[in-house]
Amino acid sequence: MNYKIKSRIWIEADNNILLGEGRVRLLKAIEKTGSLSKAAKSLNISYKKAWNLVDSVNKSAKKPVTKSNIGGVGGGGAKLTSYGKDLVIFFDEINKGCWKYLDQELEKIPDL
Amino acid sequence: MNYKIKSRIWIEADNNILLGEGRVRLLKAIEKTGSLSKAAKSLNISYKKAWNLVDSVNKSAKKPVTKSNIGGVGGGGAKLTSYGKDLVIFFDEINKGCWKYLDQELEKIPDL
DNA sequence: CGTCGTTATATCCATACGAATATAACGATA
DNA sequence: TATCGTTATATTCGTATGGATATAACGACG
Repeated sequence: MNYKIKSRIWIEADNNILLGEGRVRLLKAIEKTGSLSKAAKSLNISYKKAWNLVDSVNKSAKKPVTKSNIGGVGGGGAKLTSYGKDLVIFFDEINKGCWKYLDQELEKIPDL
Repeated sequence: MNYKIKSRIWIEADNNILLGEGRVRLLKAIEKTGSLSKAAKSLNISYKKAWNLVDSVNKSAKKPVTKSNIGGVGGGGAKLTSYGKDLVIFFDEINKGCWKYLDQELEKIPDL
């Protein structure tokens, strides 16, 4: 029986969630696919859920995180702003650092 | 608009959760009140939920975390084993350290 | 100007989760 | 042996969350 320590981190702006693991995963998928609907499909979540998440992210952020186009060739699409890309990078770094810290701490407990 | 970073950590044993924030809160309440039902009341959770949590903790742990007595004067009660007390202390320390780490990291982001 | 695939939005429904409730078993004590 | 408050357990019910579905608006392009 091997114990693992896990975590979820998120950033809040007065009770609204700005970023969490799911939101960052979605932002990455948008960056990769260039479309919210394709991003949702690739993550196996409903378009509705994806749309709500992105909407919430943008409402919580000081500057736009995504930029979307409706209509046009291909129907439109969505992509990250450079601010959005920075947020993803920051979040990932903090998250990885957190995992590392926690693993170190768990090691210190001898007789768990 | 002030951003805060939050976290939840938990310890798993092959897909079963051993400890999380809620479980630790409950264990502390058991320690304080000497009874599972009183602990549940003090935390405003149902007895059922509390019982399920404690049951899950004990099933995931290598050694008993709580010790309960049925019947007798006062009807019985529950308390932590010394192993259980140790777990609570370990968890709290790691959790506090995690918060500290995350707050430090968030500070480093200048233009969030 | 018709086509196309996307964004944006509303509505309905199933499912899971917790709250509430009920009750049996228990054992120290008076 | 009757009492008491607790542990342990099952069952029912309401609600909230997400999934599925439908549809309007949009704009670049052939």
